[in-house]
Amino acid sequence: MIKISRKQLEIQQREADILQFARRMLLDEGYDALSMDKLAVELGTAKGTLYNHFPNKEEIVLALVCQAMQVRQQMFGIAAMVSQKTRERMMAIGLASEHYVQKHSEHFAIEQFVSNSTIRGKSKPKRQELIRHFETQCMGSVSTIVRDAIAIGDLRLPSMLTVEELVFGFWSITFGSHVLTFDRPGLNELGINDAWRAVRTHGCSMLNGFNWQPLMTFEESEVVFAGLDARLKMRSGFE
Amino acid sequence: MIKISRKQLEIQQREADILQFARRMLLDEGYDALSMDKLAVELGTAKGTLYNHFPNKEEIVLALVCQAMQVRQQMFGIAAMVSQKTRERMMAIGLASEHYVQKHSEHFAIEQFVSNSTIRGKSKPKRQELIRHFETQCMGSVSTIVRDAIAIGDLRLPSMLTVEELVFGFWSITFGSHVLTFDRPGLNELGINDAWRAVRTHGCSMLNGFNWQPLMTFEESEVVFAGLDARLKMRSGFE
Amino acid sequence: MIKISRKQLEIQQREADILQFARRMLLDEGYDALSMDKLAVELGTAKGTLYNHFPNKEEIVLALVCQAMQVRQQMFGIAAMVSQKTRERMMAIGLASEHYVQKHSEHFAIEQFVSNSTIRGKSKPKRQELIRHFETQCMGSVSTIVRDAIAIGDLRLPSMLTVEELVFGFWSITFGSHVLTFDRPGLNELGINDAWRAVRTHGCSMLNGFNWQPLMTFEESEVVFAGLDARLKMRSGFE
Amino acid sequence: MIKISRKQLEIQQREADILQFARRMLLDEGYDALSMDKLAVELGTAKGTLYNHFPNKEEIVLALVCQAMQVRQQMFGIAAMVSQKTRERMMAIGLASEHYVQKHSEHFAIEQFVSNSTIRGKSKPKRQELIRHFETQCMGSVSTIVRDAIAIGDLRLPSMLTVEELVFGFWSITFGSHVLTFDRPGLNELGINDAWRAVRTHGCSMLNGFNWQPLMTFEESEVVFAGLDARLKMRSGFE
DNA sequence: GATGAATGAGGTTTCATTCAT
DNA sequence: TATGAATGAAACCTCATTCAT
Repeated sequence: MIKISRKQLEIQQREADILQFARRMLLDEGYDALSMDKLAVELGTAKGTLYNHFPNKEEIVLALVCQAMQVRQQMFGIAAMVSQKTRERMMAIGLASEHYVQKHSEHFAIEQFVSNSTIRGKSKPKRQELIRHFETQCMGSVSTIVRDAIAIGDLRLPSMLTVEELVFGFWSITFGSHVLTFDRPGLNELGINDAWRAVRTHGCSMLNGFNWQPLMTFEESEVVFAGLDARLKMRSGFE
Repeated sequence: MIKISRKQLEIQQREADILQFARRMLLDEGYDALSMDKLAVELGTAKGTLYNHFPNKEEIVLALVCQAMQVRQQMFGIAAMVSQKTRERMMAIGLASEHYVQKHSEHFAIEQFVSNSTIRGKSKPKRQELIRHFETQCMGSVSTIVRDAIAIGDLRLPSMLTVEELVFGFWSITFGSHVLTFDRPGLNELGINDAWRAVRTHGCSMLNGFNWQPLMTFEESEVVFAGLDARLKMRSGFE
Repeated sequence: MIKISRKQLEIQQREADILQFARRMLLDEGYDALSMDKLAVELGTAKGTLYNHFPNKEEIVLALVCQAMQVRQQMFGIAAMVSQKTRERMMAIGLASEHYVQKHSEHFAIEQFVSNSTIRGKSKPKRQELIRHFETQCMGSVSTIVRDAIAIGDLRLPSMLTVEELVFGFWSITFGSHVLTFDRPGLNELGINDAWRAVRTHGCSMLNGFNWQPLMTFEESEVVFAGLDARLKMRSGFE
Repeated sequence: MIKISRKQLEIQQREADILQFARRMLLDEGYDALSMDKLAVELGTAKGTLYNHFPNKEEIVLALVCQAMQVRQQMFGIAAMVSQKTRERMMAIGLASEHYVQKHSEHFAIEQFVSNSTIRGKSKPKRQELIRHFETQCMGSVSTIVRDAIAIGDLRLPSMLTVEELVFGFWSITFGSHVLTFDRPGLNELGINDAWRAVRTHGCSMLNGFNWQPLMTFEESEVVFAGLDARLKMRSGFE
């Protein structure tokens, strides 16, 4: 029994090694520069070994994407429970996303490959499902907060929006700003000095616009954000 | 003189042809599938000819990006002037972006290549400048509205935000939602039925949250959007 | 004793399984597509197991060739005894070959690998001997008929031919026509409608040319062939 | 004009070089050993160059097959005209085939690849047509003789055979014996000392069996063969 | 400016075989 | 005997780019 376990451990370790090196190459030099040849050389293994673990290059990338999405999902799950008040929980999600991008920027960067159709095309259905699973979970964490808010009376859902569409707005601004911040160089040359704080402010503005109780001034909002942030930072994954 | 001019015209025509075919290939089969070989074959010219016009593959892509950004910039310019009221001008920009993604989706898709570092790395400074120029112009169109609004008194700039950071928020939500809508398949399976309208609603919410005058209910906002839309549709580039 | 015997049975069974799957793959997708990897997967065993039974890939193929040749040899043996008359026995051999190609086409197809020098090169002497054995047996079945015919007086051996050279002619026309029929597509587009019957007719012509008694017209020959065929079909291996 | 011609000559020369080296490798080490990598090395060119001339490995092989078939076709064309008498013309075809296998054994060996389905599968329709063309031509050379013989009255076509089916018989025995002679080692250990002469004798037997005028004894036939052979040897391609 | 053959490094993937467990 | 991860050579093919004409 012990023997089997040891061998399996070795195998898992090797897969982890492969993924780790692959992640580094992907981040350092981009998708095109991720080559099975180099990967094998850097790992000090034979090329064939890689193919014993992953059927093709794309599956490696998607495995990395899955790792990344899992981290995000866990952080969202934690953030959604960091407070009792629905508005604060919503704000915490925003902070979680911010932390994710900042503290796990490698994961965030890799997460973006999910929308590369070439990669998606070659992957196995199981992997696709897994990805869809994480995506749904993340959506779910936020949707639940919205529904709670509506139930409690903190929020009234606009007649023209579904709960998910409301979530979509927050998803969009967070995702959009993070992508822009992440891969457009020279944002601050355009006059955008603290993109992160700006987004938090915009989030506050949106919540107020939806009349999400309790309403907050931007200044009050900053204080609350700071408090939530402090609480989050005590949780694993948030550094 | 005439001869030279004619020759230059021919050259311009050829460059336009190259770009057109390149755009099609890029859109149809993705960046990896854009090969100079195929491009030459489809154009019916020699590979060397391509290199007489563009120093490398990346420059072709960036030329396409520039074309795309120019279209966007023009649409933004028009939208910024479609109304007198600052809030409506702001809303018009959102509509312009929406139209851009919908009616010029090929441009929008290509625009995204701007953040591909491999491509950016190989491009000439001149191209970089041009891209920066369009980006600045787009920002500028919106910043001007914000400044006008502040000047007029329709808006009070939060103390923690610069004008550009305020614009950044709108940029983020628009960009983010459009990217998500564009390349995540199965968004409506998540319960997001009309992403476009959702984003307009969120925009309204943000404007209200910033107390941008005149405040509007979501319903009023929809009416105004409809009116602006009608006016924009009479302009070139908006169908 | 019993235990060993059972174990040996298991081993034989496994070898049979290997060969069966290998034959299928070889026939379905060709020699290049026969890979030890796939074979192991389809068998549900480990690759190493294959190597416990066969020292290399080529030996597997040659084992299949041997199986095929054994079937042919048995059919030849039966055919050689289906009649008393030497000429009819000769004709029966032709029919046997025809049946072999038609009813055991899989064996026939595999038999051709015997002349693949790559395969032959890697095989063990024992296998070579075995193959030579079957070949000699087949030759022998026919040579015996010829010798009997000469002894009886049905045939006079031309001075410039050995018995085996005479057999070689029949071997050639049978083998040649069967190979052509088997793997040249579109033979009937060339005007060859019933290659099988044509070959029987040619066989008759050759026998007449050698003055093999009793001489037959082509029409008589067809009747005799039909009779022999009926008798052969009652024998195992002839369906 | 001259310049163009020179360049085209160079290209043709290079293709000829490629084919020549490929033929050598194919013959020396078999199909599996023919690798584009090695070919490039031996030619002293870049791998890409090969692919500029031939889209894939299979096309190279088929080009060689075409060369081979062309040689055969020419030899058949000459043989068909070497005598006035139909029976002699038929015998001459047999001799031509014999010479082809003996004097152009490299071509003969390569010709066999035509029935490799892997190769055929990847080839372009044009090549397929060309191959079919040569095959039809060869058939045609012989069919014409048969038809002439029938017209003149040297031969009566058996009621159950088409002209092509009659040809098929001679094709089969020639092809079959040549293949057997060519790639079964140790034929003479089986008692087959002079396979070539044996086949000629069998051909004589078949012709007699069909009552093709003028009938000949095997001895007479040998004399005629010798005479035809002498005449053929004066023709190009027959050494 | 146009041509297109030549380049050659680089890509992904396959596969027969070995060997420690 | 069975296992299956590791091996690493070798396969085919692509592609951006150059350069002589």
